[in-house]
Amino acid sequence: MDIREIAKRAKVSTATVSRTINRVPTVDPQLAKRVWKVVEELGYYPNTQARALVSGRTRIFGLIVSDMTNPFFPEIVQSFEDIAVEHGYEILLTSTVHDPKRMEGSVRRMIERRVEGVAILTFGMEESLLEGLRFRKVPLVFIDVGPPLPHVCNIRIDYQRGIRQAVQHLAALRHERIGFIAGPLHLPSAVTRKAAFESSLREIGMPIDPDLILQGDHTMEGGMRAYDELAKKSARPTAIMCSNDMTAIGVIREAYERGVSVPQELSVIGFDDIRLSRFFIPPITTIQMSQVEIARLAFKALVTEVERETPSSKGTEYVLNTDLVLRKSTAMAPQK
Amino acid sequence: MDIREIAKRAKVSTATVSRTINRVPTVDPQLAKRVWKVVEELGYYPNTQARALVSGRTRIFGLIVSDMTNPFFPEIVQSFEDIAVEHGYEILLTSTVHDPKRMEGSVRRMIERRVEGVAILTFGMEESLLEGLRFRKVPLVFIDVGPPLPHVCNIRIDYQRGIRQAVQHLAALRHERIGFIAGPLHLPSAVTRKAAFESSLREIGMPIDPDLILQGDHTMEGGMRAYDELAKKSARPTAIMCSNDMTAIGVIREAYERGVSVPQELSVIGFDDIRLSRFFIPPITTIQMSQVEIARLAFKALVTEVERETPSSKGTEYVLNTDLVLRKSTAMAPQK
DNA sequence: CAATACGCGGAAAACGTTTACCTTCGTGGG
DNA sequence: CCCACGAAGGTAAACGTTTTCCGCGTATTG
Repeated sequence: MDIREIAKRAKVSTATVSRTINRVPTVDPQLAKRVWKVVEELGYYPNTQARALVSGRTRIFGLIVSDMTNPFFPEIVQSFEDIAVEHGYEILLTSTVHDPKRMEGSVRRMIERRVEGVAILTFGMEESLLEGLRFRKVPLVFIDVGPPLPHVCNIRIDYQRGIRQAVQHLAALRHERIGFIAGPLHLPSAVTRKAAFESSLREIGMPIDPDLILQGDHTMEGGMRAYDELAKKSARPTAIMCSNDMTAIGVIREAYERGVSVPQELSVIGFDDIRLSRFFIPPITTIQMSQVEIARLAFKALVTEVERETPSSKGTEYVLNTDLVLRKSTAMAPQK
Repeated sequence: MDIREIAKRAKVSTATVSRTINRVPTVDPQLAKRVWKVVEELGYYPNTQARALVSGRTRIFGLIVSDMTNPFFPEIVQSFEDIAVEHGYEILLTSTVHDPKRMEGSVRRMIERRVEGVAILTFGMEESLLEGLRFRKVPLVFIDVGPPLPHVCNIRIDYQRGIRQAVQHLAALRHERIGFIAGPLHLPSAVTRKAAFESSLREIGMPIDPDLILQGDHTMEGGMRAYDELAKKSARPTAIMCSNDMTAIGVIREAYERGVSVPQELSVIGFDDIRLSRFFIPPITTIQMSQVEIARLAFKALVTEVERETPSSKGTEYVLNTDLVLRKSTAMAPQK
């Protein structure tokens, strides 16, 4: 069942059917009605492949995330999908699971399907792998780590703001030994978060103790290992900030295992504000970075870039705020 | 840059280029080499739309889930994606968020993109919406609720097995008042789980107290509400089984809120074995239903159906086991 | 040595749309 | 009253592949 079948039955040309379906205003309402009737009757759905082939527009955006099973991402994906569907776009989702091999496959598939833009939501990325996309002038949007290149947009995240709030919150609660569990330091965003932590300490005149700064890997297991490490030290921290919520969950989990109660004996702050952090025990004080907002910005960036007729020389820069949200995993530092 | 460009530069016909790329064995190795060289040099990637158009095979499977932000699903999606990619398929992911409107949109988009099969991983579904797919003879695979129709496969889940184990586990721990928080009872799978619970009680001669059987909605909030309800009763249960892990998390969360400690004062058992249940506090005893296995079965069902040359009259039935996995959220019933 | 068979590569049709261009018809102005 | 112009629908080319059908050349067999 194709457009010709419709044309025949409605006694018009395929051109008219096409125009009707695409709501070209010049087609006579009478005719249009006749066409629509046949379309409904036969349950005709246009073939997207054929459409894309001739029009050159696939209406597909690629979405690359690092790990679907990290709850941070599904929330973004969901929002992105919502917006995309609303605008008549489809999404091609791939997850890299931190594997360059898979990453390469992702990119290849995106190119083969002729996506019109790609949002790279993984924090950090083998840049060379994107050559193929850049070469074909596919608009890209990065979260946080976009190199300043044409057709490449960037959503910059103001980590400093939320992290400063968190540090000051802890300081106000009389914490003097604050630990920090960073993300994998080959990720630029992890580096930035760590730097923001250090500069926030400095700002209020607190010493930076390198012994209390560890590297995690943005997973629960990483958080558990890191706390294990910190607990062994002679001078334990009374508060720990984490580079993401999963790490914080791991820390709390390990503390529980060791009989250290949160927040009475240990304050913990996460980062991301995934939904779960509201429901964990105890509910986790964390730094919010709105997933809905990220999705919205990413989509907007791509659409803007796609619809721009005069090719821009530089990608646009977007900014996203972060804010501390207080829950139950922080409290006054224990008395010495 | 298209296949003709390659043909010209390699001084062969487009047919030969096509054959080379598709690894048709009859093409001379010498020629093939020449073609590949040009392909590499120019970074040529075949256009999937054109391919699909002429070959009639899109190599896309649709995946309909109810809610990406329920951690149960991303794990399935991830596995499904892995397998799909491995077999050269792409996946078109949509989530219905329990909204018939969105569901309808999903189906429409699947048909327009000409997916070769659809896995419906939402527990329960407006059957009428699938007419369009069935009409076009698109193979479908359901989890647990597939109607016995041609081209429709079904992954039946043996709830009974895991639930019986769980009930017997609780009985052995001397629990006499066991609560059950069901899923939304308009979902067939929720009904089945509840029925399995009841028949397991009956099997060991325990009374079924309708007062202890509540309806949740497979979310944390639902679990919290349900526990709130149960806690008000004069004769509280000493153990609660939940229709999924998120509900169990809600229950534990609410118990914590009320100062009821799990598992000392209350045993809780979940269902699904999402990754998180291993890391919650306390780690949750739950009934495992392997997400990897679900994904694998679903994919296998679709591929089998697609590749079958003689159209089958009936869809195949697959079976998935469930098993209790013991963690820390269950313990001996408190002394009266 | 001739005739048949077979392997391999090329020409061209086909897939289902969109769209540039053309035709036709009606209308308004000179 | 005739001509020109605009609106609206039709014809056909084009999109980038795969695949069928054919022809050519070489090898094999009688």
